[in-house]
Amino acid sequence: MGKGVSPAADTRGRIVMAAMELFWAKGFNSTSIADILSRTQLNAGSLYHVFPGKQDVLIAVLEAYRDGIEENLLKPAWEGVDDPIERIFALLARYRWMILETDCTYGCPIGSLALELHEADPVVRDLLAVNFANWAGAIEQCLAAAGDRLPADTDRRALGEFVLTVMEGGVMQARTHRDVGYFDRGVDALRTHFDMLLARAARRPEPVQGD
Amino acid sequence: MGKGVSPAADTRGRIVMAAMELFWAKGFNSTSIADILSRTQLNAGSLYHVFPGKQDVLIAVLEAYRDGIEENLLKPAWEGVDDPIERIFALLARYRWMILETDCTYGCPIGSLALELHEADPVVRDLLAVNFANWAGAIEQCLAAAGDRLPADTDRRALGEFVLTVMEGGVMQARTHRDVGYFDRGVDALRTHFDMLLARAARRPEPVQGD
DNA sequence: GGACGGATTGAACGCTCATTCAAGAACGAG
DNA sequence: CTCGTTCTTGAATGAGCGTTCAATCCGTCC
Repeated sequence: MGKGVSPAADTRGRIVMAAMELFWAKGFNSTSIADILSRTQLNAGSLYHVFPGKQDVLIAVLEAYRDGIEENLLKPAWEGVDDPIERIFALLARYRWMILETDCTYGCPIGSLALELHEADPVVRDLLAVNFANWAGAIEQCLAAAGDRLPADTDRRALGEFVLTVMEGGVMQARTHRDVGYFDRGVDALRTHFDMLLARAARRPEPVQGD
Repeated sequence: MGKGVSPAADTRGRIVMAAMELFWAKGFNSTSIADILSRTQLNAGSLYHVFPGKQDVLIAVLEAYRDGIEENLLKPAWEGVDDPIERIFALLARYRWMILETDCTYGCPIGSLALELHEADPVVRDLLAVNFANWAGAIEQCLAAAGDRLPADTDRRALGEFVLTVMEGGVMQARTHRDVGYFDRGVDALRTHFDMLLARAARRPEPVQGD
């Protein structure tokens, strides 16, 4: 055993990691196979030995995002944050950090790909949708954990999607204007939204039967 | 006089119109010059007689969006709608209609281009930013017209940007899932947001001095 | 009618890209 | 060592792209 990875599996991993970074930085269409090869120090044949074509690299990348959301995104963002509502904003803060770290060129990798690949084939589109759904689902779980701090009639699934909507829209504007302020103001508005919801729930606590 | 357009101006107009549709439907990079030529029934030389290169076609398209927002977007959307808050939702309804009309493949043309053109040159980026700013500015004017129906401390500029954020994020999710529901639920959440703001303002009308 | 310049034609060019493949290296099993 | 399989090499291929340009057309004014 030891490092019991077949050479092909290692090659595959290196390609996926390089492609993740490149697709994120340059987009799918603007990333050439040659880009991936030069970054991984591989030759065309090795890549095509592992993947049938470029699109299959994309699929592997989207699967990696799907399978790594817990470990690579949520866990680090929620380190030391226990309050479920604050976890939502901690996740958004992590995106803010990424925007700053990349001089406002950051875009959510999934969001960028989703808009770039208009006529994507069904496999790709499903993977994009699953990634979105998992993200919104993570928020939904936070909202569920918030219990009756939210109004009882709150659609937690829809509110989770709304958080994703605000994140994607904010990232998009921040990047276009090259100014985090646009992201910040979106998050502020979302905070106001939550404050108003929490205040409403506090005002009329649990609508008991016969309220 | 009569149809006093020089041939070049006519050619230019046809190219811009065709490019508008193609960039919207296929994106900038995926639209070839040949696509534009076949749709306009022109030859390469005619296009390059009017435009130095492909990027200049993009610039002309973005200028057309910028100059036509009032006539082509706001005026039709606001036909017969006078209430400033309802105008906001009338505009969103128009986007919903476009989503449906295109079987959920619609993406806001500006938003799509903004995400596709990561490393756009400054001229292009500025035009994208101006288009966003004008859109948000139109909403801001609605909010200003709403006067004290909104809480006095409401940042109307930021709220205008927030509406744009929700629109773009909603369009993106609706398209990825091929389901308008995602857009609708975002608009619903925004409606809730406005309802809560309006209710708050109604509860404490104008915070008079010494409140 | 003649001449001039704006406008058009469409083949050709050079480049990048995804993909292929024959040849060979590496490695484990017997 | 030897066979067989897996994996790698890297040049070649062919399609598609944005762009160029010499030749040609055509409307206008003298």
